[in-house]
Amino acid sequence: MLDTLIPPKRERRKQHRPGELLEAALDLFVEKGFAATKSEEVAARAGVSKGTLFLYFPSKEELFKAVVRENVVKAVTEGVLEAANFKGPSRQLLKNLMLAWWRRYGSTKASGITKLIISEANSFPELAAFYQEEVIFPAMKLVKDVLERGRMQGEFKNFHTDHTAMAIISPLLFLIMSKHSTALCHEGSAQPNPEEFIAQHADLIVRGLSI
Amino acid sequence: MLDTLIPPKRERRKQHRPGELLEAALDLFVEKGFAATKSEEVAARAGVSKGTLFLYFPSKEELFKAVVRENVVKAVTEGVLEAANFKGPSRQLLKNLMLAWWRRYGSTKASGITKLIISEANSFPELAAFYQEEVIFPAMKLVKDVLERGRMQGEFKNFHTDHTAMAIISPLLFLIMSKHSTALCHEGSAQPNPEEFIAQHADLIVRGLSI
Amino acid sequence: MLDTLIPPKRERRKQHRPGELLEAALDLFVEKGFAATKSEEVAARAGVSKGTLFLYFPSKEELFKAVVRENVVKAVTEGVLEAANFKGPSRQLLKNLMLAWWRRYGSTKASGITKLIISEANSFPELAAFYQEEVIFPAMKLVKDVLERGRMQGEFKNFHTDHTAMAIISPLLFLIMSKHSTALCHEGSAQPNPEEFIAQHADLIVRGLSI
Amino acid sequence: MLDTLIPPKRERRKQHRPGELLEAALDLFVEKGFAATKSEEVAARAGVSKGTLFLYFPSKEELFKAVVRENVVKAVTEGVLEAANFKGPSRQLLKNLMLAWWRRYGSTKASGITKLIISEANSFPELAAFYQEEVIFPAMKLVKDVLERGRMQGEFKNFHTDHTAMAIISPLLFLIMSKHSTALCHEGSAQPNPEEFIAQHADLIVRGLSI
DNA sequence: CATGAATGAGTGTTCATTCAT
DNA sequence: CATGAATGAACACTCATTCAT
Repeated sequence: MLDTLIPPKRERRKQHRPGELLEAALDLFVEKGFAATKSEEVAARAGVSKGTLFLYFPSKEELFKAVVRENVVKAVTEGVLEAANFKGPSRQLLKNLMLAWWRRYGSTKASGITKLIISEANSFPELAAFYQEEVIFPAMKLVKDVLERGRMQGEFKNFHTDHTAMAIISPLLFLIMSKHSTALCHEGSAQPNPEEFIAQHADLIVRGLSI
Repeated sequence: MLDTLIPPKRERRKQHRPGELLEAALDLFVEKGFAATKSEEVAARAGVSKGTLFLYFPSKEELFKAVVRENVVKAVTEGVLEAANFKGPSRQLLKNLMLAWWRRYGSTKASGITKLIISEANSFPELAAFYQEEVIFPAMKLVKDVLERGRMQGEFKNFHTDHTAMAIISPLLFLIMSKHSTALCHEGSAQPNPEEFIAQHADLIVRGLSI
Repeated sequence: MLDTLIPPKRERRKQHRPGELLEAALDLFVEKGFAATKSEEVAARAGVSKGTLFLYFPSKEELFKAVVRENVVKAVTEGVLEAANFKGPSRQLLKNLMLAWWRRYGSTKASGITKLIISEANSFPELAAFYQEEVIFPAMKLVKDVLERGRMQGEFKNFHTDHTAMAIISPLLFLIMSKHSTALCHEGSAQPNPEEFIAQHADLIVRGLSI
Repeated sequence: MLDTLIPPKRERRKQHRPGELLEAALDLFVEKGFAATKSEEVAARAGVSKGTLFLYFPSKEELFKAVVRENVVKAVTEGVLEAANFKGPSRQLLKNLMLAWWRRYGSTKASGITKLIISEANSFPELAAFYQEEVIFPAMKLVKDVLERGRMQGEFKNFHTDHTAMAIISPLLFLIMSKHSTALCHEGSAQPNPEEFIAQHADLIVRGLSI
């Protein structure tokens, strides 16, 4: 019977614990920030006691890093891989990448991490350093590589790589901040469709790079 | 009477207390964040005792709100209004506006308020609403007006006003966030010169809008 | 009236706080050991709240060090000074010193600190190091100086300074351990009179050093 | 039957469990003290799981008591009895006894028990009583018997038996405490050789007793 | 009004102990 | 019997807030 295949309860739970805790932590960190999230709350939301949390993650900071690895680092790595396998014009690759980034990361709950980091970096320097190393640098490199690819193929010209990379990334961050900060969210006015905004922005950039 | 013109030192000080506290609080909130700033520090920097702080502001949260309100109003009334009397090509106006914004606001301590707001908005919904009303909307309107001016004069074409306005504003916000968040500060790579970055970005946008 | 001379209540209490806390801490550390003494208990015994303790001492370890300085270091320093001013035969000085040590330190509650240190040194290396530096080394030096003084004057001969110093000190420590450890306390048998024991021991040593 | 003589491995292990746990606990208690020793560590060193420890000992405190009882009894029955059959001068017997005590007990891991007892006696009054009865009294009696033997034979004169016995024992305890307590360990100065120290001390005592 | 001594609820983390498997 | 996942009480230390002076 199928019953036979189901492992004993304890064992099954044990394997799911880290995932459950990570999910609870993601929710709460995004919702309330790092400092304001109490470890006991995380445990409670995952349905376990405070002690259990520390059985799986040695500290609140390590829990946070695990959340980042699970949700953000993964997204970057996926992007990098996808880019490496792309055949076609760089302007297409750039646009694809920007839209894929939104679909895969920006539009999800996980993008709240980015807002969190920007907000609390000064209070938690170690977390900030970790995030730079694992997320910011790889992401910037990805964008710059695409720009160089375009330059090599004669598609992109007359641009400053670092500045242009920032010009490409900044609206994406802006979208995230909008999404997660009530202050920037245009509740009254028509909230722009993010994918459309990204597409337009990509076009604007590409047009600018082509002359 | 002389009494009225030259109040005794203590009296004058007393009237300045709230302002001094607000200034000290701004510095510290910007530097360390809301949670990490201790009320005693604020009092000390303002040269008064802990108790006095609570004499003027009933709680740390209220102090925070006062800091935001005090500085936001200033920034807006000064900045946005000044900008609208320009004669000449819209592409020049746009560039001027962006650079002036940086010089007058982005590069000053006051820009820390923007970071504060964005970081803490979720914990203080009233602040978020206030900020939108007083800052976001007027600023967006200004940018959109310039874009429309350019369209009328045949300088700018083929663009979506809202999206382009966001594309213009987002790198400026990005610069602010960079300035105030360790996480985005490119310690390893060459930290880009903000004015150069803005100029390049303005050019990129203008080029994109001209075809 | 005298009333006029009495300073305001708060002020007077503030000046007495450290002393009250130090006394409470001494009691509890001696009674229960360092690890087993909770900071809240110390505060409670001194009649203040937990927070107040940390207003005067930055940590439990610093509180302990202050207790040592107040109670033990003082005793050593007094001994050193007294020794320096002594005129007379070294055998008399040695005996005086040992008896004075008992009267001034060994017989008091403060001697419990010595037992505490010996017991918990391994768990709190920093405290152990502090105690060695501030107490053990100076005390050993004092004893060795007296032995050398005796050798110079031809009173003491044929001895190994380090070993003899230890032979002199060890029974004093033994008395302390007896006093503070139920295990060594001869409840059934006649508990020997410490001063007599020290006198006899001093004689034994002096006799041994004279041939 | 063979079954009785060679029990299956598991069975044999099971019977040895308490002993293995006791040994592991001894090591760790001596090394790190009672409070600082985690029960999981004890179990791990004994090669069993945390749960198993509590199967054999209902609590950490009971484990501690068992460790003390197990080891103290051994040390006494072996040591004290062996010592009484000496022929020759009492001063030789005394010296022999002291050195033998060091070789057989003081220098071994087991001496850590003495330190344990003295350190924790106040928290475990029953243990203190037990230790006095089984160790302190017999040991004191042995020493006093030797002193009386010396007095009878005209070797030792002019001494107070109880006090002298304590003077003899205290440096031995001092050595143990030195060995097991960082606080008394003279890291800076030359750490004295224990056997030499004991020999010197014995000589000092004997010299003192002979005049 | 201003002070700063005093408070005590709150937080991350540890670890002896339990109990379902 | 043995396991080890789970528990939750405990503890040092912080800091916004109060209030006697």
